[in-house]
This record gives sequence, structure tokens and C-alpha cells, in this order.
Amino acid sequence: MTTEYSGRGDVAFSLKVMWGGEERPTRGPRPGLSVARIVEAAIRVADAEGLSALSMRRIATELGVGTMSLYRYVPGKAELVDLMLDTAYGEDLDPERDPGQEAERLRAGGWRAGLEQIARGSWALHLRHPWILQVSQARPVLGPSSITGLEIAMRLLDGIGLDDLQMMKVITLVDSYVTGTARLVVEAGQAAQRTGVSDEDFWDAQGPFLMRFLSDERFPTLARAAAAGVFSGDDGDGFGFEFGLQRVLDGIEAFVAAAGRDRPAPGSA
Amino acid sequence: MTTEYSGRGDVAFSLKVMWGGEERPTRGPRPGLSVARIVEAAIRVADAEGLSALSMRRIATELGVGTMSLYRYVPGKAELVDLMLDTAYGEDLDPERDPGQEAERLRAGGWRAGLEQIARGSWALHLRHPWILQVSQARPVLGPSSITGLEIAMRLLDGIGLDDLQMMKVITLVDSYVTGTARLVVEAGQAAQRTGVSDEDFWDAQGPFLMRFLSDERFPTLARAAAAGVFSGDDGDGFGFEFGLQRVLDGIEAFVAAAGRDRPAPGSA
DNA sequence: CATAACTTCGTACAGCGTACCCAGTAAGGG
DNA sequence: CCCTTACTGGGTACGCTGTACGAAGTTATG
Repeated sequence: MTTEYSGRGDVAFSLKVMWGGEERPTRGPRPGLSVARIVEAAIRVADAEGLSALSMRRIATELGVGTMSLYRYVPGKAELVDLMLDTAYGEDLDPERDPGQEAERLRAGGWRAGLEQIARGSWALHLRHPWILQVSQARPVLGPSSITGLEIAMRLLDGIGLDDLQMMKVITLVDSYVTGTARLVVEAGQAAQRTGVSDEDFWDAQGPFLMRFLSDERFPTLARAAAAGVFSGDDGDGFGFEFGLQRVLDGIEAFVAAAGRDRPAPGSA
Repeated sequence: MTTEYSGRGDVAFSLKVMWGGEERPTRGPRPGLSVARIVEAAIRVADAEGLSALSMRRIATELGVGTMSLYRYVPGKAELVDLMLDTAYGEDLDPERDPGQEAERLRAGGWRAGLEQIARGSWALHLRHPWILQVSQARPVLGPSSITGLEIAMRLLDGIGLDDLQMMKVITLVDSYVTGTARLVVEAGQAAQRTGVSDEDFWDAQGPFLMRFLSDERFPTLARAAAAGVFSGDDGDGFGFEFGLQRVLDGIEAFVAAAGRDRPAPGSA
């Protein structure tokens, strides 16, 4: 389960580091570490071993320093997680291009293609950094990367006939769908590692009970579906990600078309 | 963040208790507790104080027993979580009605209305038991409640022109959307309690940085949207749940219509 | 060169899940 | 009837966590 929280602790600290960068103090010995290096190591550990393996001691070992040295750079684990998140979100952003240019690029193939590309990017990001899904983003700390991503998405949808609130809801819809599905895939993929139970042992244990409900007259539809191979795991479309994404985009497209009929977008007839 | 895992530990035990019930041993003193009472207490604690407050010691205190007594009934915390999940899933199920009857009832207003009702039920369940979203269901332990829910959904969609795999993908799509959105709402709602930072303090800390990007020329669209009140929190439609649900259902409806044209459902012309 | 600012990091503490073990209780067999 | 056996209750202890505190070492400044 997830037990790490974003946006707790010293929010001001996280924000300052994210937006401002670090400034070197003048006196005393040179710092042997940096916030960036700590965040990088933390992401490395979380990627490889999962969020539950991410302890301050583990990060310190990774960096070859004492545990408490980390607290010279970061107020606590909560702030570190904030920084990890914004750093990960920033991976796909080109610092050379501002949000306007990026949105323009995405618009080239139409807003639907652009939205699809954003969704696929987010999907890949979550598969690359599965721990993100375990961070409860109760109060998203608005770092530059997440803000930039949001601006790009809003700009992409701007002028197609939706008002600001509708644009926001469309973005939220796509994001909810992507994260909801990513959760299923990520968790299934890491099940063996995380639970300490191998796939084989798990299904050996479930087997007798599966047989039980497959032959139960109360579950005929499931029995038929199981026989058709529905439960045989990944079919190459990560738990129906592509299928669902197209349905979601279809639904949004219908809405945009209806909104355009009610109130034609500027520039159209 | 989430750090509890379903489907680890003694899976066979969880399944046995879920499907079989407990049998009383003959010798020795009568057990003062029962698995059901422990699960109930655990859910109570998790509902009220969040998953991070759910410790074996806390449950024992709640029940007025020693911590280690719990281990007479449950092999460990992992199995307890399995049982909590299936118990929660079972809340909306009427034990008097079998899946077939329930599906029939849901079909009365058409498959779309039925699916909408399932989605809304799942939505309410997640808001009632927010901790469910923090349990990483890497390997879902197939308890009777989750199986029954799946059978009902499959039966509802049966015969409308989709094959088994397509039906499953539709269900997965709706479920992903609901859980993805529920996560946003639940986490936002419990932010103050969980993070130990009040709404006021949080926004006081974010404020200066919000101002910064709202006046930044790189984020004009966000600035406009913020002025339009897009960020002012819940607008009565839990982060666009209803909006998104209708878009998702629209997308599914279009797909079903297309599938029906290709290969007419049995019973139609 | 003394001082103040800064560094590293060992130790300690409370809380976690739970392994181990012993004491107490009640039913079954002689 | 009582001893054996199976069971329940739960105290103690261990290794893990995040992190508060403070001691010791390093360096730029007055």
C-alpha cells in the first residue's frame, strides 16, 4: 500500500528548492552533497527497489554518507518525495522549449493527436517510475514541471470551443484514466517482487479457489470468459490501455463536437 | 503514499477464510475474538484514521486485547488487509440476491444505466473507505465479493454485441476511471488530516509561488484559468467525476454501436 | 588567530510488524 | 477424577523505520 504523502512537512522548503535552486553558503566546509544528487539517488532506489525500500538509511548508503548528513540538505523524507515527484515530471520536458512552443508542436496533428501523445507520455512515465503511483498526492506541490505540463495541456486545448473549466475537466479525465490504468499494470508487473510471493506460488494458492468459482453455477459468465482466456494476463495492450484511451478520446471528441455546435469556436464559421 | 500490499503473505489463508468461514476448534478455551471482529475493527480504524494509523497495536487496543492475541486469528497484517478489502467490496452486495438476479435488475434501464450505477456505487465505496486506494492490489486476492461484483458487471454487458475480452476491457476502463478520479478526490479531502498541514498553512506556503507563475509570461493559459476560478477546489462535481463518467460512457456507447453494426447482437435484426 | 558558520554523522528514541515463549484454560481419555 | 493435550492470551524482544540532538571537525571572515 501507499503510505508516503506529498505536500506534508515544510512545503515552503520544497517549493523554494524547486523554483529557486540552491545557493551555496559562503562559510564552512564545502557541502559534499547536493539536493539534486540526493533526489537522483532516491529516484534510483525507488525505481529499482520500490518505494517501500526507500529509507533515509538506504539513500545514505547509496551515496556513501552517514544517514544524518542527508538532513543537512533536505528537511525530511516528505520534502524529498516532493522533489522526487517534480524531478520525475520534468524528465519529458525540454528545458529549451517553453510551454507555448511545446503546445504548438503538439497541436500540429490536431488536439486529439496531441492529447493522445500527452496521455502516452504520462503512461510511459508511470511505468518508468512506478513509485509515483504510491505517492498520495493529497496536496500537489506545484513545482515547475507539473505546472509546465499543465500549461502545455491547457494551451493544447485552448480555442477548440471549450471554456477553461471544461478544458480542465478534460485534462483531469485523461489523467485519471491514465493513472488508474497504470496502477493496474504496474502493480501486476511488480507483484512478485513486492509481495515476496512468486507468480507460481500465488496461482498455486489461488488455483483451488479459482476452480471453485469457475464451476459454481453463480458465476457462469466468468467461467465462460476464463475459458476464453480473458484472465491469461497481458494481451500486449497493457490491460486495455489503448482500448480505453481510444474510448475516452472518442467521448471527449463527441463532447467537443457538441460544444462547437452550441458555440462555434473563434475562427470557425 | 501507499505501502501496504494485498496478496502477499499466506494467500491460501486469506482465501480459506473468505470462502470457507472459520471453524471452531473443539479443545481449549473459547476464542474471545473472531476474524470477522478483527476485520471489522481494522476497517473502523482505517476509515477514521487512515491506513497509516492502522497498526496491529492500534487494532488490539481498539478491541481491548493484547497485540499478540490478534496473531491467533490472522497470520499477519497482509492477510488482514486482504480480508478488509473483500469485506468492503461486499458491503453493497445483497447476500439474498445472486449475481444473475442483480445483473437483471441493473439491466432494466439498459446496459448504460446499469454500468453508470455500478460506477457510482464503486465511487461511493471508495469515498467511504479511502484506504482502499492506498492498498496496492498487485495480486488481487479473488474473494467472493470481488468475484461476485465482476460476474454482475460481465453479465450486465453480456449479449450487447461485445466478446468476452471486449466486455472485460470495458469494465476495466470504467474501473480505472473511477479509481483514478476517486484518488484525486479522496486525497484532496483528507489532505489536512493526513499531512498534518492545514489548508490555510498549505496555501499560505504555496501562495507566493502561485503568484510567481500566475504572473509569469510562460503560463498565460493557467493564469487565465486561475482567474476564472478553475483552481478554487470542488465545484460540486467531485473533480469532474460526473463529467468524465459521461464522456467515458459516451465513448463506450459509440464502441458498442459500432460493434453492433459489424456483428449484430443476438436478438436484433 | 579567534570566532562564527558550516559540515559530517554517531547515538538515541519512539513506533512498527512479529518471532518466541510461558502461563492459564478447557475438553478428552484413562 | 485427574492428567494430558490442544488451545487462547499476551509479555518480551529484535530489527526495522524517521529523525531530534549534540559532539567533533573544517573553513571563511573580522
